[in-house]
Amino acid sequence: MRSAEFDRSHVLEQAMHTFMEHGYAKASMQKLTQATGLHPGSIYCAFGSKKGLFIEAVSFYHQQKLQAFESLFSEDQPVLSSLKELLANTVQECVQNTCAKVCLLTRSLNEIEGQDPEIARLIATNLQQIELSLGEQIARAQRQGEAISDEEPLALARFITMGVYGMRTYAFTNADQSILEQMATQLLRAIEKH
Amino acid sequence: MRSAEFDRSHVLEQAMHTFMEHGYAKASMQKLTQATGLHPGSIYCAFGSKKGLFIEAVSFYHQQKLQAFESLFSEDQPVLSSLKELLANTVQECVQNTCAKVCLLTRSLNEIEGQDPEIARLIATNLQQIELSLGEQIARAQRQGEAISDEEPLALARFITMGVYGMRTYAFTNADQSILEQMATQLLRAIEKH
DNA sequence: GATATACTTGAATGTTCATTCAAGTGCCCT
DNA sequence: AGGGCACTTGAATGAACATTCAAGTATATC
Repeated sequence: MRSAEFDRSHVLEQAMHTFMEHGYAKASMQKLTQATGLHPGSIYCAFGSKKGLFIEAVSFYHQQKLQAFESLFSEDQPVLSSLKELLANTVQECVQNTCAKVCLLTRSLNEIEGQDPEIARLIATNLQQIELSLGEQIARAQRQGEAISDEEPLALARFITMGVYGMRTYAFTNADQSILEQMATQLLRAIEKH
Repeated sequence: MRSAEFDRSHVLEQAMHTFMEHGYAKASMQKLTQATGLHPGSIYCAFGSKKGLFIEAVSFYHQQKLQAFESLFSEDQPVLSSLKELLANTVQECVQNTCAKVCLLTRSLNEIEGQDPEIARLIATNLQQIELSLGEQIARAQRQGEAISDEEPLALARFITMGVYGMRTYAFTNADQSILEQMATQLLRAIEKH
């Protein structure tokens, strides 16, 4: 036996960046080999295909985001504070001038539409998982008597989720921080109790 | 002299559908020649390049949407009714199982990010124009004493715009009509007076 | 240290792509 | 009626693409 010479996480990190920067179609194998330092043969050995690498990169991204989400919504803090922070972080990402401004999931979902149902389903599932987690947090906020609307928690979670998707696309037309912050405020106000 | 044998509008309509169905990158010249009935030479003669055809198709789409917008917001109807109708129409588009479910502008903006600033700027300008028109209508609603928030009209317009972008991406994860309708209701409620 | 077993290498493959262009065709103006 | 011009045609072009594979190389085991 002989173990692989590359660090899989590191390779996925670089591939993820390449897909975020160029999108799926325009991230050529040449760019991917340059970014990861792997030769084509190694990528095909380790991931099967460009699509296989993409799927793993998407999952990698998803895991990162999910982890960030869960560490943000810790038990000993009001849910609404965490949610505010989540939106503030999203705004910060959107105004960056790096590939960090794009959400690999939403961007790829837009790109892939009508092309590859398998990838589309995977991304949709990933996004729904975060939406579901948010729903649980909102339910907790209601139980804890925070100043939040008493609508169905999942409906509120969907609304916030939709808002985040909208902000990300909106930021492509106008990446103005104060405008995005205002949107975040409007979104929060919409789910507050009144 | 000799006039072109094809109808430019018809060609743009078909090209538009092709780009909506496959996206910019995956709409190959072969697909475009089949859809438009034009030969490559004719396309290059009439539009210069695939990019040129895309830019005109995007403008064509934009004009259609702008026209639909302006005929929806007629003077003799409350703005809030028209807005409700606009959102209902958006929901209807999103739940279709044809290429009509995608907005060529927002989808392409997502796809093109980081690839072609010229196209990105064009699309952003188009989207901002609709946002601006919406702002004018919201200002009119306020003047006419409709039950709408007294925040800055442009801020309200941005919020609705963001909501529509968000719904379109959300629909890719879950094209459930009742869920999208609920989102539309939530969006409207957020800009109502209370 | 020898051998087997994987992993690595990167040039080669065949396909698909956007684009070009020279030949062909029909229309308009005189 | 006929000459000239612009549009049409579609095969040809070369670049870029994802993918493959045979040769090379390092490591683990004995």
